[in-house]
Amino acid sequence: MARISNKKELILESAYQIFKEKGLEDTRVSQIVKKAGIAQGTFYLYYNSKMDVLPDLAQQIISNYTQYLTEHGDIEAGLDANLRLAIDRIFEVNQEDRTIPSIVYAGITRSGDIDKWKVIYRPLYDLIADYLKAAKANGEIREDIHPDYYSEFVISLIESTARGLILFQHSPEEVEKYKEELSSFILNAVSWTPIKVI
Amino acid sequence: MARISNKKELILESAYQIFKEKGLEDTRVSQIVKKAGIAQGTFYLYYNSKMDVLPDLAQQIISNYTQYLTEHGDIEAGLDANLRLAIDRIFEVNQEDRTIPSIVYAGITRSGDIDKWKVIYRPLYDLIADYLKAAKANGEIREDIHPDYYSEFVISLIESTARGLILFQHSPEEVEKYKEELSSFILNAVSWTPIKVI
Amino acid sequence: MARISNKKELILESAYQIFKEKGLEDTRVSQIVKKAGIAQGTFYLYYNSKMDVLPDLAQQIISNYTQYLTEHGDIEAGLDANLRLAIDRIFEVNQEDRTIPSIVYAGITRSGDIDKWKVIYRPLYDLIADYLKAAKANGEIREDIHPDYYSEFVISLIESTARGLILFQHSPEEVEKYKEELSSFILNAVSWTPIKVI
Amino acid sequence: MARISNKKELILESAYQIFKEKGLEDTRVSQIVKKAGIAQGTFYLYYNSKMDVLPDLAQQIISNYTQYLTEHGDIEAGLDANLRLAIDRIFEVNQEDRTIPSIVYAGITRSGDIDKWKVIYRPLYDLIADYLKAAKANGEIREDIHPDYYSEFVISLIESTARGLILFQHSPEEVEKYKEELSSFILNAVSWTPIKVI
DNA sequence: AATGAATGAGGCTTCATTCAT
DNA sequence: GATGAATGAAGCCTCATTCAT
Repeated sequence: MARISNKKELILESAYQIFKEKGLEDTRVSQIVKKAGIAQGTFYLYYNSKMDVLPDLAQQIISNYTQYLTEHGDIEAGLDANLRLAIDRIFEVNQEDRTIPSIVYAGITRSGDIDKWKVIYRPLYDLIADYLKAAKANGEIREDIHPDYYSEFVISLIESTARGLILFQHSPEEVEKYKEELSSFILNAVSWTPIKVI
Repeated sequence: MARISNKKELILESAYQIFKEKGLEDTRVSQIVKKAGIAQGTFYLYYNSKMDVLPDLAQQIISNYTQYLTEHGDIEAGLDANLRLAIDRIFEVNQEDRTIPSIVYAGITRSGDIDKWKVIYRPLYDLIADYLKAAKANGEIREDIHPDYYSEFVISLIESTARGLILFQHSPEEVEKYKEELSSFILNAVSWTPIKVI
Repeated sequence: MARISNKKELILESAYQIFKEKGLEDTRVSQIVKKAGIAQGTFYLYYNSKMDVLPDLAQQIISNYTQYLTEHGDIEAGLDANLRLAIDRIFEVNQEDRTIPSIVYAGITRSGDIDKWKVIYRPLYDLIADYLKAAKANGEIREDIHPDYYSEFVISLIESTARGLILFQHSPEEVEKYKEELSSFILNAVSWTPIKVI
Repeated sequence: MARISNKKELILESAYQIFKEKGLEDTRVSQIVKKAGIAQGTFYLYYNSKMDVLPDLAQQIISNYTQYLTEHGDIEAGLDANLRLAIDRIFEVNQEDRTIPSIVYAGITRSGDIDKWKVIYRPLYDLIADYLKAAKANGEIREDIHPDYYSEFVISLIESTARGLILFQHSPEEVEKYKEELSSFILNAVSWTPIKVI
């Protein structure tokens, strides 16, 4: 049973490597299959085009965020700690591979099934929403915020800021500063009272 | 004076139309030149590929935001009014043309000259920063916020939220709701005290 | 075994026909594949451009000289007879197809691998050198000539003279006269005593 | 009057530089005019195509040989000295610029007017023929040789050997050896008695 | 004579996709 | 399922050439 998706795993893995190396546009199916060590035709047994693997790849990336935060986060630790964990992780992943924003962006854009995307992001949104709800419950943040909306804003903001920093090639010091400011921006958006930037 | 890049203007205009109509990938240089009424070779006098016009197009889009807000905004009207104006405008433009996020995104990503991008976004960031500074000055918002960082967050957040709504095809009512929430999110991030969502 | 490069053979054969018919510059890959009855893309599976087939074609031509002389020549018949056979053959082949000099010339020039060319001409040079050595052995020619150098001169001279005659469009009578003179020139270059031109 | 051909000279000079640098095929008219500092259209005032300048260029090259030998040669010095001068010069020129054979070859091949070529080479052939005639007159060489044919063989042989050495990238020592052997080959072809290779 | 922006035909080449093995 | 040689549609882009100034 696990064997069935063996080739698909190979394709996914290889495609990711090539995308990372060459970029989305300059990646060829021939390169992917070469790296995967499979025949050209085999690729089409699993995907209809190179762009067709993007949704799967993006799903992995988003799922990894959720998984990481679930494993390393602690709802008891407070919103600020969990938020900082999310920021650190998303920045880190984006920093490590500059094509991730494109993969996720193109993945969403091209996916025929938009609902699929809601599903992909849902767990991550829910996780953030849970943080917000917990924070609400223990009075850490305001009662009138709407976790379902705010969680989307939080993720969007972290992702787009991380992407921008990479595009504009900021120094590590600047990146740290951005993380601080971003963290304070978000916390202030939800807090009872202003949070002072350290 | 305008005559100098007469042909370039034509290309830019036509390219935008086709991109809007067909999308980035499905646009052909042949379609652009046909619409522009120029020869195929002429295109390559000004751009190296269809993707090469994206940076110029994106510049126009971002500049238009700045121009619109400068013309219609009123620094005296208060942060909330100006912020709402920015949200409305960016949402409106994105709603009207779903390829705008892709154009801007691909435009930035592909531009060899990253500094150029900072320059393009700078006026818009500065404008938002001015709003924040004015609001700070008249006590509308907290004193400890950093307009230079926050202005970037505000723009990023509005743009990415607008894009997301389009991708996920929300209803007009939902869009309005998102605008409300987004507005409150941002205002809360900068205010002395929580702003109640109406 | 021959099946392996079945398509390659086809391309080679067709390319030669078209080159002969249209000339090097006016040959189109589309014409070659049409004649070969294969798809345009198939051509690029074996060669990178139409000029890329020239080395292979030139190799065939040179090899054919060697093969012809090996089959029809007779080392016992004396240097003059074998020399005359070479002259006749090279002139004949060049006369029959005027693009041969260009194919060979361009083929050598374009071949990235120069050593390959030494290998291609080697058998022909060796054959001529063998004639010279045999002639030396039986006292037909001088003892101090160096077959390895002279064999190259002989081939070069025959080829360039044949080419020149074609370019300058001499009459059949003139061609015969040139052959006589060329033969005497070469024989005199190696003989003990002057050979009288008949 | 000299002014008239000012632009033509520029084109010729620039074309030669680009041909030398890029090779025949990869030379563009645009590159030539750029180097010449003239407008694209001006080129076509003097030549119909880039290949159209080859005959003029080749003429210069061949004329230079004649001129050089006329200036530096001395008919009194004996055939061997003058022959050696010709060999040295032709080898030197070819060594210095590897595209010369191609220019001359393509120049001849493409020239619509073949007779023009005979005219171009004529002075050089005549010069060599004069050497041969003088050598015949003073008994240095045999009486039965035909200077008109032999002079062509001599030039052809030197040119093709020089070209071959360049193509096959021989070492300077090997080149010298070839020159020795070539000289002896030619001299033997015309002498009363064998010439010993030094 | 000189210019050089504009032209546009058409060859080149790619590369996703197929399908017989 | 796997293969990979073959396909061929189709778009890119060049670059010689023109011509109004």
